[in-house]
Amino acid sequence: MPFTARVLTAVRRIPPGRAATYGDIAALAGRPRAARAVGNIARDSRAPGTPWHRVVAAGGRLGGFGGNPAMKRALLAAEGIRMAGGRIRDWCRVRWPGRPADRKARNRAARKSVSPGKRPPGK
DNA sequence: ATCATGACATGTT
DNA sequence: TAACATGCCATGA
Repeated sequence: MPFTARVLTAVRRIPPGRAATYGDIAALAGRPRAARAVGNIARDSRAPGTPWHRVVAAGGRLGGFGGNPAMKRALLAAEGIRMAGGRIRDWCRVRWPGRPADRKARNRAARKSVSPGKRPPGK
C-alpha cells in the first residue's frame, strides 16, 4: 500500500467530532515525520469520503486548507468542534487518537551539526 | 505568558 | 531542484 493510500485510510479512521494533526496522520501512515507529505497528498488527492477537514495542524491550529480555511472551520463546527481565536477549543479532548503525553523528550539528536555559524542567528 | 519570525528537519511529488 | 494544506525549537517584541 503506497504511502498516499495509507494516509487516506488513516484520515478516514478519524471518527466524527474528532480531529487529528498532520503529524498524527503521518505517524498512523507509518511516517511520523511526514506531516508535510500528508499535506501535500491532501492537496493533490481529493479522494471522496476523506474528511481532510478533520486534519489540523499541531496545537489545534486550523492549519491550511485549499483556498478556504473558513470552510474547514465551518465543517469542524458542524461536527461539534468549535474554535477560539484560530485554535480548537478543548483540543485536548477532540484530538485523535488519544495521545498519552509527550513532554519534551524529543531530542532529535540532531539539529545535526547545524553547520558552524549558521544556527545562532542570534541577534 | 503569548504572538510573530527565522531556521532546520522530514517525506512525497 | 524546489514546493508544500507541517513540526519543533530558539529568539525577539
